[in-house]
Amino acid sequence: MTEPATARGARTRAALLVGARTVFERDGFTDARIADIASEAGCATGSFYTYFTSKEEILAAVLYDAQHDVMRPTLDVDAPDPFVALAEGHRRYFENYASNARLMLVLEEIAALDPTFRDVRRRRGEALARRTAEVIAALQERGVADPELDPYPTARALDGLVSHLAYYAFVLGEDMSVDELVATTNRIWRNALTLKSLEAS
Amino acid sequence: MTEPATARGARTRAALLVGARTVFERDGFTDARIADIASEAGCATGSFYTYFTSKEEILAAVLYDAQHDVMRPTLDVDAPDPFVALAEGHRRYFENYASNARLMLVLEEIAALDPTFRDVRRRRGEALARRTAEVIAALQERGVADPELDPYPTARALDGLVSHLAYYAFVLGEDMSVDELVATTNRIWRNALTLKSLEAS
Amino acid sequence: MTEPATARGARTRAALLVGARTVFERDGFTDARIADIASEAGCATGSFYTYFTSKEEILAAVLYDAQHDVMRPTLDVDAPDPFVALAEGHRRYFENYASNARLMLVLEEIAALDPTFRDVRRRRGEALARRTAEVIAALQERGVADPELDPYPTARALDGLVSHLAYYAFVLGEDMSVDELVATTNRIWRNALTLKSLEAS
Amino acid sequence: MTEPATARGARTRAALLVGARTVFERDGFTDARIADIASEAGCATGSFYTYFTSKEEILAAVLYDAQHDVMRPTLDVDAPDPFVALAEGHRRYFENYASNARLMLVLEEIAALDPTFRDVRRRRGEALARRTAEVIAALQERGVADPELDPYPTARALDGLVSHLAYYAFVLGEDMSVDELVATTNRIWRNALTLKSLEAS
DNA sequence: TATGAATGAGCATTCATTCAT
DNA sequence: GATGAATGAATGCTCATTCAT
Repeated sequence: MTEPATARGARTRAALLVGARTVFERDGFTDARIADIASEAGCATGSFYTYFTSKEEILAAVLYDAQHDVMRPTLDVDAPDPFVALAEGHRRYFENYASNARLMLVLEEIAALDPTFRDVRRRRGEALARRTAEVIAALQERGVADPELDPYPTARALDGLVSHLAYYAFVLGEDMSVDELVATTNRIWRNALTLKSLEAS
Repeated sequence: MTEPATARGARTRAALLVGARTVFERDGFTDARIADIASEAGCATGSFYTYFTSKEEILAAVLYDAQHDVMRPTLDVDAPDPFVALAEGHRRYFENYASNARLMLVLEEIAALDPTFRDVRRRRGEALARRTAEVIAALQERGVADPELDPYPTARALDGLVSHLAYYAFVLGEDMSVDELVATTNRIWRNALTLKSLEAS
Repeated sequence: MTEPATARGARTRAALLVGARTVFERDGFTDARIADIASEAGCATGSFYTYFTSKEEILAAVLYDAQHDVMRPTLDVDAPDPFVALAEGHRRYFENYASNARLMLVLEEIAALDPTFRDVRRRRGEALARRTAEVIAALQERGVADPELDPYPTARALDGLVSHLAYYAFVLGEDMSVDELVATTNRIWRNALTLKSLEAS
Repeated sequence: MTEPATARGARTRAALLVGARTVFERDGFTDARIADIASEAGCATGSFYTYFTSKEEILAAVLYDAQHDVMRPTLDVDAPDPFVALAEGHRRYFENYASNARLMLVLEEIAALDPTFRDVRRRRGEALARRTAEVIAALQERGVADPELDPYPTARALDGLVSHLAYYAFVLGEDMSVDELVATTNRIWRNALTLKSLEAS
């Protein structure tokens, strides 16, 4: 909505974002009340509407703030083992996910509730998969990856594997450490992508 | 809740289940109203409470009815290519998911909202992963699968891959056919699990 | 909205109408609160919405109930003095207006606020003027009324005169009795309509 | 409230008046918001209260500005046909009403809402009727008007006729031109007032 | 004076649940 | 069992008004 024009306004808006995060993490989206967010931020109910038009809007802002470093796959093309860089990316992702776990649950909720958020999610998934697909294609060009894999669907599947593990581990509370998650992911990505004859040699 | 004692009661209960499915698919869980479910079932609001205590309860019943054939991995141990049976399982899963897509979205929603449903989901995920892990172990024993893979975490990851693809395809509306999904899944499971030297030979 | 299906429902609906009239007369439209109407009717706030969708809707119903005998001009064609019947009609109108004065004020208010009500008012005004115009035309045919008068605009003007007097007398509280109002109205209608040469003769 | 002390203040106050008129014409009184008036005037919400204490007050000022030339009946005592001057007055009134139609609707609204405005209206109506009554009395004295008419109530009625026609024509949107309105009014005033035997002679 | 953020009372509306018939 | 009316707590949102800067 409107950006605050004064420093005081900026402070209030920031406080609302912090308060919203707290409340969303505690109560989820549906059960979060605007009044709670405002009171958590130390301001009156009405002030909420000075900066946001709806619960959806402030949630979008909260999620945006929390997801700056979500993006993942980078490939160090000249590295002897390209999977090392990928694994580092996955580690960062898992760690980030772990520290935003409650928020990730809220993201599930809003994605289930609101087609707009679902669209955002789909577009982000696509963007990520395209980047992952480029990595796969690069590996294929370098003769490292199985040339028969169709990069994009493969990317979709391998990305999904990662986020699903994160969901089970940190949202549902499966008992897996980040190390285990990274190891499992890495092993499967490596196996799934690598040209077999290569290692066999 | 109480099972209906009369045939008429059984009819009303059944009508409520059908109505609930319709309404949940149309409006989702949060936005579904008991009054709508009842009117969809052609009975009075009050009658709902004769058979169900809450929206959660009737949703559980609806989901239960819809998920009879969800379970997947069967291994034909003596088949020349064990992945054929796995692929068939995946196809069944995708097809089932496709025809229950709206309901799957409602499942996401309620899992995000309600810890009880989250627990059910976690237990189901574990049960499925245990079965998948057994398959992997069996393949390892037969010398088909990479012996270095830890069966359970691997199973978790590969299962997640499948359900994530289904979610993106049928809930978010990514443009992928069941054939593509099965092919992609099969290729990756095969690559990920297979002992490399085996094929290389 | 929905008509009540049971006798109890009919009772509640009727009580709401009575309560609404009381509240509208006391507070006007804008300042009337749904909660007050309900409590005046002796039922819970929510019950209001079982029978009406909005304040506008219940006001329309209240006004409809109050305006059954508003319609006016009847001409006794064969009477020696046709203005006697007209005067009787005006008397009824003024008396009715007097006993609904507060409600008439609310009608002004809602007509100013809501184009829909304004439309209703316009259509009613037209219908009334058409009937008055027929009376004027009949008088012209009988040679009683000035043939140069255009019946419809004249009807509009003379009708307006009546309702305006009523408004000033009963809403604004001008000090005029019904007798005076009728006398004034009658004298002016008579003068305005009558063919001069007639009486002059 | 306080008159502005500086030129800048005068400008702001003037802008608020213009903005208020715009907003009142667009939204009516109840739905007009102080914030909108201020923003329409290009100043901050708070500045409104430097010059006006309430919506009522600024509306009163807006109406005052708009109604300078509303007053009507002037009698050219020595004119051969005194109704010509009256008709000219009515024409001015209708033209003025037409160009302030939206504001006249707001006047209806506030008169319905606020007893103070109702009082003002009543007093203005009385003042006008007194002047009209003087005209009638003068005509009676000159032997032009029916001596049996009681000047004041007659004035009330004939004034009401005029304003009612204006309301129907310009607020409710009845299809009548100013010429028609003037002609109708003139004909009826003439008929209603004139001593019959006079014309008959 | 001007600003625009902050306030918070006030009200409409929804809907799960109960219960008399 | 079925009905559907009644309940009333819960909450989102508005907006006139104040006030610190």
